[in-house]
Amino acid sequence: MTQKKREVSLKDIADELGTSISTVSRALKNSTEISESMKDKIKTLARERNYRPNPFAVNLLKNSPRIIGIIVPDIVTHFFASIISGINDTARTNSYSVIISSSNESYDNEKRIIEDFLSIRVEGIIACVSQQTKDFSHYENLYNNNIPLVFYDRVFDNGLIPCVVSDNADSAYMATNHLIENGAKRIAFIGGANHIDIVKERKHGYLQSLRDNNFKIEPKLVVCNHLGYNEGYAATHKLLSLRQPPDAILAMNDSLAFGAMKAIKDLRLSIPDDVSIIGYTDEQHSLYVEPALTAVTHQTYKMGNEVCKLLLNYINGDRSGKKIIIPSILSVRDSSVKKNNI
Amino acid sequence: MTQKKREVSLKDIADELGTSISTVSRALKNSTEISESMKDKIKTLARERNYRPNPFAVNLLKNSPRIIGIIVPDIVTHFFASIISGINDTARTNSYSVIISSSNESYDNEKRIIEDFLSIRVEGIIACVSQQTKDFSHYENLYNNNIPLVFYDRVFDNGLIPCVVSDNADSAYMATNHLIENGAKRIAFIGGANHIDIVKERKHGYLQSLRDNNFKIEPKLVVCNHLGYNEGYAATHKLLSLRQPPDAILAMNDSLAFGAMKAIKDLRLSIPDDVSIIGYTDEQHSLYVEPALTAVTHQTYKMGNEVCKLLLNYINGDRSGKKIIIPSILSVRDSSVKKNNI
DNA sequence: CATATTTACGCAAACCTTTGCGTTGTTTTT
DNA sequence: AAAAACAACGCAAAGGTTTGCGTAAATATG
Repeated sequence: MTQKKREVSLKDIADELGTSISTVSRALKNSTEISESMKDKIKTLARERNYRPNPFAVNLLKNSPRIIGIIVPDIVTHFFASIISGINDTARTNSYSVIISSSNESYDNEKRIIEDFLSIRVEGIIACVSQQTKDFSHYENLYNNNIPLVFYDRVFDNGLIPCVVSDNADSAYMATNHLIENGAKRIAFIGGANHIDIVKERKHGYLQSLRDNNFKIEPKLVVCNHLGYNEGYAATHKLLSLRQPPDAILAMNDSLAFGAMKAIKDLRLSIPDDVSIIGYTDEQHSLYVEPALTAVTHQTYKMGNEVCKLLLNYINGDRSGKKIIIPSILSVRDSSVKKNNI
Repeated sequence: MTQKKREVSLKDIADELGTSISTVSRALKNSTEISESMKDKIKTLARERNYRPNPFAVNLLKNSPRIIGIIVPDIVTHFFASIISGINDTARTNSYSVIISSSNESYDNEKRIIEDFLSIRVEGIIACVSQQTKDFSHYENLYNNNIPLVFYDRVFDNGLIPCVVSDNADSAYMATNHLIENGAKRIAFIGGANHIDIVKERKHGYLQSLRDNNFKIEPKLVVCNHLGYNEGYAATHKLLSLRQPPDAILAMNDSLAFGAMKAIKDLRLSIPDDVSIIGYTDEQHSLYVEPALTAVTHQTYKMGNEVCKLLLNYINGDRSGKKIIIPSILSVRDSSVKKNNI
């Protein structure tokens, strides 16, 4: 194993120039206490020798490593990847580094990651709680120990911790309204497990729209099982074989929506004329299916920006526990606009 | 701004127990030089006080922070996200942390990231070169300064630096063979800019298959412009209006493939009977389009595992400059199997 | 010219941990 | 019983940086 060579230190430069460590340190910080000529000599030599301050020594002294930890349920999903990208960029512009760790939706991983982050001495943590976690004591500990902590998307909301969420109820309300405006008479909702907040909220928006438009609410049209392509297919199949089948579907997810579309097509029904459909997805693929899928898209990159700003504010002493709601956008495409709309 | 409270140190524990720092340090490391009773006292108090060794002090001494830096052209793309995920997991199992930074395909960012990584004192760097970079001196500097460096997917290959790549030529060869076996007579290739290695390699595999199968090579059937949905659409439109149009298309990219499918459908031709098609994509969406798209899928997660292992070996002194080729998999679906296959 | 001020630096402590070596007091060996 | 061995611990240096304070020489002030 080749020897790892020691990096050049202040002392090296001081020795070579026959001066002291403190003079070199101050010169590189452009202190007025050092003469211009000395500063020149020091700076040029430092550049030549490729001097970089040892971050461990600096952090040992200052204890502000400018690193933030991100907990993400899953790196691979576009939604999260895009949020990370947003966090990353605003962190960088504030000269913070980020360190990303995926819980893979596991509670145990989540706890381990927090331990790791504390060991690394991150300055703060940006988290999205895993689907599995029902106990929030690990997060409460962070809060009680005054470790800067903010949430995004899936939050532990005790009213004290800042967070960024999307307007789930509003977006579902908006989407349902859109379906109604475009001629839908019986609208189904396909969602995920009922205990998940997002599901609750979106269902709430959906129901509210029905009420506001004087539609009858029919429990049979609300299917909440699991998020996934196959579930979407199965649910839709079942819905469309009801005595009074829906003529529109609001799917809480892209895989659900694509599964639903497949089921509709397999039943030889047309989209959107027989059944219109709206999904939730940020990915381009809603453009590639046929017909192009109308979808609620999230401003994920912006969510990343905002949640990072929240953390930086928190680090700088803002304990207001702000909650930021990022509005979604309804991207209307072909799948929701009935041509025979009266 | 609330005061950041100092973390508990060895000295705190030593003082509280009326012993010395070195005893505490050794006790926590389970040294045999410390009596069992003392070890017990120290360990329990340390646990109580939530003691964590200060990583900066440790690194200052040991100079091995166990952090590796990843340079990625783009976090949001599934391909890279999945590779990152693979890197992340093997890094973690070897108790390394990773820090990810996106170049956004920019040469300047790439150089800046390397500077940042060096400032943070990462132990090594895993990189995928941005599309923009044509000058590799920043990477050569790393190599010359003996900073552990490995590449994945898009590599700077001087034969000395370890890297992990996919078998581009082979996969294209395999895909083309598959099209031929399934009745294609005239196969087109749609790729990206010619100067990109991946394009060259895949085109090479495509051509090799044609030669090996005694097909005539027709330059008109090879379109290499830019990677993108619209380009795929336009190229296909043009190809299919040739006097002798292709009856099969190998598209180098998922967006290209989806664009091509749209063009085929818009021309009222059937997939795969009139025109069969194969794309390159790892995402589930190839299942959601109609017909389901046959595609070359990469073992991205595995690529991440392998490239991380290469770096760890490098860090541990293996300077063999190994090159690992990860085989792709042809996922045969509906779009490539002609029913009227003779 | 003598005193006061400024300029330009150096000294040393502090941040926290690891570890070689020295120092006790106790136990084993001959 | 004296010498040797050992067990259990403490001292202090090292790692690189920052910064308050001290100090010498140079300059300004009266």
